[in-house]
Amino acid sequence: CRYVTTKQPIATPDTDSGGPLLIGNGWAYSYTLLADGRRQVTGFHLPGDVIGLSGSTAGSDGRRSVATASDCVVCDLDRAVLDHILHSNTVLGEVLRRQATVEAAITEQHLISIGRRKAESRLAHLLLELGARLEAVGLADADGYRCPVTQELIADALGLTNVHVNRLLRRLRDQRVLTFVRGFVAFVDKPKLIEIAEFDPGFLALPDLAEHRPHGMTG
Amino acid sequence: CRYVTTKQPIATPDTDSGGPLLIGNGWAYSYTLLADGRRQVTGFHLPGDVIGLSGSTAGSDGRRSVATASDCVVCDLDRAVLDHILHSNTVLGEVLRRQATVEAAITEQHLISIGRRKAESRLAHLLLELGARLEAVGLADADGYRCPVTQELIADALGLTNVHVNRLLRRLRDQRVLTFVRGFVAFVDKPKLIEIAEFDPGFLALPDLAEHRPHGMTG
DNA sequence: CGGAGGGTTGATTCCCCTCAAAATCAGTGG
DNA sequence: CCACTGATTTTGAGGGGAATCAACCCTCCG
Repeated sequence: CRYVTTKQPIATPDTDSGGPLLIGNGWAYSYTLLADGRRQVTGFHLPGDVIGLSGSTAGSDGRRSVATASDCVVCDLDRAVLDHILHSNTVLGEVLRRQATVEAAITEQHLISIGRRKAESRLAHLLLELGARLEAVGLADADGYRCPVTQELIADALGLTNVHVNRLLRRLRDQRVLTFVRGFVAFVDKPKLIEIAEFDPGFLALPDLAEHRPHGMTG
Repeated sequence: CRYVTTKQPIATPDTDSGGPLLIGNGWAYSYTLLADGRRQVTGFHLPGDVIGLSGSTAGSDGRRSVATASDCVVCDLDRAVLDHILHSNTVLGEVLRRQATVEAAITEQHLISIGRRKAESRLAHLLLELGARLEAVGLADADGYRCPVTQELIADALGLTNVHVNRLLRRLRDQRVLTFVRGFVAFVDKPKLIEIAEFDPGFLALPDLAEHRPHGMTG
């Protein structure tokens, strides 16, 4: 485990071993840079998340990087050990496999957001999603959460500019729906926000795994 | 195995068993509908692809559907058997695990495209990607391929409108870069197209898996 | 106090959407 | 073979959402 300060790279295509990482504390994010400097953030990593569950952390294209968005505790995991656990029939293996599926679900929703939702809806969706994920690990309540990311980072996740994100946040604030000040998200009118986001609160719940949930592991 | 004609659903949230499917022949695509009818195509499935490798074919949000884009041969697979193979140490298991990783890579590139690339670049990238995937299974050569999708389907994959896709195709045709007529893509100036797309031909190659291969291929 | 990173706001531009209508193509049946 | 139909492609005109460019203002911090 290492202690990494905010805004530091923790995995780059060049220096990276490509091994999986566990985020013990703090926020990180994955991104890839395009030739002209544009950046697409492909995902946020919250405490408890494992990066590089399948494949390299450097990403399949070998151009993905991971950096911290806040002070973080990061644990380097062993690929072989992780793979063994993933293939095992243990509770931990089950948890990790579920996490992999959830991650894919999040990425897919992310894709849908960017592709077909209006900017305001995308923003609302992202902030609700992060809140739901944090709630699941006890780091948020229903009213809000600490959110140590810059507006520019949000913009790069949503395929927007920081300027536009700023205007959208102001609009949401003016409409008494949400505030985002000094790294803290506060839901003012959550039903309205959910409506704006077209957010499905259950999309992280994994219905099919829930079915298998009763003690017996699938064989 | 079933024979399905074009433009038919093969998996919907309602009727679907959620089990994995193998595309034996033809093209299919996954999509989810938003409340107002907008559609986001999240991926194309080509011959040899397995849909729902991990998780349900209905998608984590339970609102994803799969439909055919051409006449198809579709095989319903057994989830338990598939899981067993995936966890096994067989060649088939290896192939399927690799396919899962490649699928994630494709989705991520898709996300990057929609988020940060211009419309023309997105279109070029998609058509190159499909070509590369088809080449890998011997269904395309370097000059072009049969592409049985409507411009509207492409638009829904790229987060654009069919009208705009049409204009982009015309522009690419006028620039002598690419033609797309009557379901056939023909590369006229592939280097130019790759440049427009900012396409990385190696992004489907899986560098970390390549390491395990006898003759080392550089990434 | 001064510098830096991030936030806020305004003016202007343009890429892509919306709406609308032809034109072309693919079937189908007479 | 040709009329008829629906789906897809093509083209046009106009509008709007987000980008771009460019300030200025915070707040933190050494």
